[in-house]
Amino acid sequence: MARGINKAILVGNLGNDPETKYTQGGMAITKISLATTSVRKDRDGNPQENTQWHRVTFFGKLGEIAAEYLRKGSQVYVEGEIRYDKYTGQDGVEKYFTEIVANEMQMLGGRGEGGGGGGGDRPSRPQRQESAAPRRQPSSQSSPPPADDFSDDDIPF
Amino acid sequence: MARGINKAILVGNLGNDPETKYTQGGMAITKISLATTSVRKDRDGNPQENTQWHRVTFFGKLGEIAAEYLRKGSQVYVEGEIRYDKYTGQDGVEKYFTEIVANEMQMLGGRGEGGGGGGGDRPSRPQRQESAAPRRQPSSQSSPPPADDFSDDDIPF
Amino acid sequence: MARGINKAILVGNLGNDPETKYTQGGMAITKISLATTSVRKDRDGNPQENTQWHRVTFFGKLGEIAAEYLRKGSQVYVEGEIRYDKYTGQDGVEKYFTEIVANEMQMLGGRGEGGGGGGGDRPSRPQRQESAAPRRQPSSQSSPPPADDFSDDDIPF
Amino acid sequence: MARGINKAILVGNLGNDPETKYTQGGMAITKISLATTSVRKDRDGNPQENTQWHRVTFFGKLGEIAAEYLRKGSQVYVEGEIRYDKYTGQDGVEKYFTEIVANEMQMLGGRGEGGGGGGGDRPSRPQRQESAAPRRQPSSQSSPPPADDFSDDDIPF
DNA sequence: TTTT
DNA sequence: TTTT
Repeated sequence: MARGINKAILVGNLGNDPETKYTQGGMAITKISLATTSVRKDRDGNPQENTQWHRVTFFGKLGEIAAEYLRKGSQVYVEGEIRYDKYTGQDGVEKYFTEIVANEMQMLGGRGEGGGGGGGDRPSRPQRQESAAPRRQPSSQSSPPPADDFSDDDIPF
Repeated sequence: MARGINKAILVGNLGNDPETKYTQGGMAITKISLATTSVRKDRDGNPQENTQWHRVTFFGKLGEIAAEYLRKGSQVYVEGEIRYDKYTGQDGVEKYFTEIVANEMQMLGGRGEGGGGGGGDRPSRPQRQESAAPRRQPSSQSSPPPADDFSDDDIPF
Repeated sequence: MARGINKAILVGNLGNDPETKYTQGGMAITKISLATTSVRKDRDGNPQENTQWHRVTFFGKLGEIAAEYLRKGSQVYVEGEIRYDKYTGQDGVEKYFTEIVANEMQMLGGRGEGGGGGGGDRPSRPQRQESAAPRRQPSSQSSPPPADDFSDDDIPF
Repeated sequence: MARGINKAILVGNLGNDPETKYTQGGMAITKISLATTSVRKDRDGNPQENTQWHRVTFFGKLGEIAAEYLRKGSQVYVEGEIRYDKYTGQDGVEKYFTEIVANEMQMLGGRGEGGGGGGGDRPSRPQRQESAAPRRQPSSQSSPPPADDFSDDDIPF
C-alpha cells in the first residue's frame, strides 16, 4: 500500500541538450541536467548564489516529449520523485547518485525554441547547432524507436 | 537574483531518532532519515513497493523543534530544498550525497508521539549531551532503518 | 496543449464524514470538508490562528477510497487542482465556489487515530459501519466544522 | 500551534497588469489575475482545455516586486496559501471569493518583458495601453508609497 | 553545464 | 482577462 509522499518540484534551466536512449522494448529514457539557482545565506549570513544540478529522468512518452522540446538553456517545470540509487562502478566501488524521476513536465518561457519544425516567429534563443546531431524526427510520438539497446553505461550518465 | 525553484515535499516516517549537533555558535543541526514508500512499476510492469530514504537536515530553530518532537517512527511532513553535496572521504575518494534541507516541518498523526513505546511524556528541550542517552526503543516502525546513517564520519559538518 | 500548473497541496483534518454520490454511470464522487490551520500575522502583526476550510472532491476510484477510509477527524494529505466554479442558485443569483479536485490522497496518522497510545500492531482500516460508532472527539481540532457542507442544493452535480 | 499544510503552486500567465494599492502603513498589496490552462477529460472522456483564473495577492515587499516586474501576459510561478473569504456586498448579500496569498514568486520566461515603464529596451510583449493607468515608477522597491488609502472597495477587485 |  |  502506498505510504508517503515523495515529490520534487523544480523550475530551472537545462545545462545541456537532453540525452535519450531507448530500451529494447522501445521505451524512451531521456535525461537532462537541470540547474536551479537560488539565493541562500552562508554560515556568515551573507547572501550567496547557490546552484543545484539535478539529474532528471523522463520515461516513456514524457521522455519523447522532453527529447523533442527541451534543449540546452530551456527553462522547464518538472515534478517528480526523488530516487537515491546505487551502482557498482567499473572500479568495483559502490557509487551513489540521486535522480528525479519526472512524472510531469512543462516547458516555460513562451514557445521556448527547441521545438520541431520551422516557421516559428519567435526563435530568440541561441539555437546552437542543433543540426550537429541528427535527432530522430519527432513526429508526435509515433517515432519508431531506433534499434538501440539500453546499456549499462547509459545510467548513470 | 533568485532563479529557479528547488522544492522537495515529503511525507514519511523516521527510521531512527533524530541526531542533533550544535555549531560553535550554538545553532542546532538536526538530521533525520525519512522513509517514503510508494508503489511503482518495475521494468516488467509489476507493481512493487519502493522505499526511498531521505536524509533531511533541519537548521536552527527548526532543528530544535525537530529534535524535541520527532522520534523514530514519527510521521512527518517536510518541505525543503534538495542539495547535492560532495566531500572527500578519509580514503581520499570523492563521495557524493544528497540531502533535503528543510524549511518547513509538520508533525503528523495526532499529537504525534513518535514511536509507540515508553511511557515518558514529551521530554523537555534537547540538551546538548542528550545524544549520549539511549532513547526509548520505538516499536511501531518495523521497517529496518538504513544502515548506520549519520554517523560522524558519514556526513561532514 | 497543457499550459500551466495548478496544484494544491493540503494536509488537514476532515470536519465531517465524507459525502459520496454516484453518477448514473456509476462513478463515485466523494466530497470532504478539510480544515488546514496555520499561524498567520493579522494586520496588527499579532500571530493568529487561521483555519481554512477546503472543499475537496474525489472522483472515481479515488472517490471510493476516500469514502471507505476517511472519516470525520481523519488527517489526510491531498493533492489536487483548484477549480473556481459558478452556478445559479434557486434564487436566480449567481454563486461562486471553489473546490479542490483531488488527484492524490494519502491517509496520515498511522492507525488513523490521533494519539500515540498502545503498542498494538496496526489494526486494519476502518470499516464502513464504523461511522455508527462514536469516534474520538477530534480534540486538537476544536474549530467547528462548516455548517452543512455539501447538501444537495449546495453544490450542483 | 501550526497544524496543517495549505499550499498552492501555480504556473500561469497574467490576464492583466497587476493592481497595486498601499495600506495606510505603506505596505504594498498587489493583485493579479493568473490563468492556468490544462487539459482535462470532460464527463464524456473527451480532452478539453480548461482554464482557471486565480486571484493572487502579494503583500509587502513581494507586492512591490510583483508590481514592478509583472505585466499582462507575464508567465510566473507562484506559491502561496489558499484563502476563502467572505464579504457582504453593497446589496447586503454575502459573497464568497477565493484568493491565493502568495509567499513566493518567480518570474519565468527568460528576460520576461514586463519591466518598468517607458523606454525600456525589452518590450516584446503586446504591452496594451499600459499608459492608460499611470503607474508609479517602479524604482527598485524603494518607491515611496503614494498616500493612498486601502479602502474597502479595493478588495475584492 | 544552465540561467539572471 | 492570459497563454499555446
